[in-house]
Amino acid sequence: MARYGKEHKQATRQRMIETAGARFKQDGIDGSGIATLMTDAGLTNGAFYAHFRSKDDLVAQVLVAELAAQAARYRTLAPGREGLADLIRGYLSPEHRDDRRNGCPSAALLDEVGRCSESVRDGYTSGAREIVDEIAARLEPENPASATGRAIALFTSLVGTMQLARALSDDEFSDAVLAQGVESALALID
Amino acid sequence: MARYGKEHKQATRQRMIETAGARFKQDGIDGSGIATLMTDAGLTNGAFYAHFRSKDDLVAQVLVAELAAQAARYRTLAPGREGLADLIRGYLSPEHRDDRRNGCPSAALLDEVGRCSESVRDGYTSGAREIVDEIAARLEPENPASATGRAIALFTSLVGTMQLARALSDDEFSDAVLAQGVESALALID
DNA sequence: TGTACATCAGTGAACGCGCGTTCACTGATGTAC
DNA sequence: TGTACATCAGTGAACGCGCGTTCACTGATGTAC
Repeated sequence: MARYGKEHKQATRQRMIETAGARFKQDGIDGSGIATLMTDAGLTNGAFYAHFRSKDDLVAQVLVAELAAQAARYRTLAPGREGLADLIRGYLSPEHRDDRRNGCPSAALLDEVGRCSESVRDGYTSGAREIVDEIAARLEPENPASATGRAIALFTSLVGTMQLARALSDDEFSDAVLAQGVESALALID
Repeated sequence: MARYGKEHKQATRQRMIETAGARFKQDGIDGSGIATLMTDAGLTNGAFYAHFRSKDDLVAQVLVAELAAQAARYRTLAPGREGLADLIRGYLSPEHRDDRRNGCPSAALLDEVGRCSESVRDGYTSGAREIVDEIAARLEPENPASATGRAIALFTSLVGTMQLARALSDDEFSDAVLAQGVESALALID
């Protein structure tokens, strides 16, 4: 199309990563084709390989970006226990359940990530470590290392609860799972 | 091929459901094609539609069968707390993590189930209810209804923990997640 | 008892389609003269 | 200042392939005579 400034291609790449993140979370990784991903970003399929080596490469970059965004969100919460309580209530809300596109990448994709290539899982792993550390620092600001175990327990509870709530076709049951999840998760941070 | 007794077709159908369960858990639902599923069952692709209306139909039946098998496994554990403790240790073991084919369908497929058709999710929902009830009955044999919330919390913790352990490419981190999961889950049944 | 026929589980080729990937090309812009 | 050219992000058609699904056919067996 054009010869743009050097920041233009970077911006396009960034946009592709963001729209692909939303699409993957909505339709799954296997469920999202290159043509759809490019249309989402306002481009045509051919441009894809000017930005990424392969779909696998994109997946890895998307997961890194998504987990970093998640970690950043945790970082901006109110300090201490109240911040975590807010996080829990927001995470296990019907709004989050019904809006995968803007939600937690782990809740949307974790079992699929487990079947991905080593490089994708490498990206996920470092992002997950960051999130766990972020939670641990809120549980025990003086000694985050000792809180890592509890942070892992909280994180896995949130993810498992949201996935179950999304899988259930009975709204009442799904709501009950979320409510129970909030109760159990709040108990984990005391 | 042949004209067989009336139980023959039923047996083939049963075999298809079992081998498809293992394949789905290993490669995902989207990741498993009809041709592969039929080869797994020792047949050719064309025979599929003599047994199931569509792939979606098979998926629903597989999930019902997988969750029923899971519930049956829970039912045969030693009674009381010790049975649940055994379940937890077996579930969150490296062996289970490394053997998706024979493992828990929820750990392998839960987020994908959330993106499936209503009829698939209906099948999953009734199976999940059965499993939760089974766990609740072991938590409080005198009054299972009051234990439903704790049963849900235990179930979602197990599933979330196993999915995270499988997604992590760092073996040490993955082992630590499992060990922490056992500790947290055991605390849930006291 | 021996033979002809009806049954029907399973075969295998084909359908249109979307997948991930490649590539020759376009055309708006920045730069050189 | 005006014009010719080089750049390169993006286009769009095409590649072989596997997908879910359909269908005319096969052939071993149970049944009828």
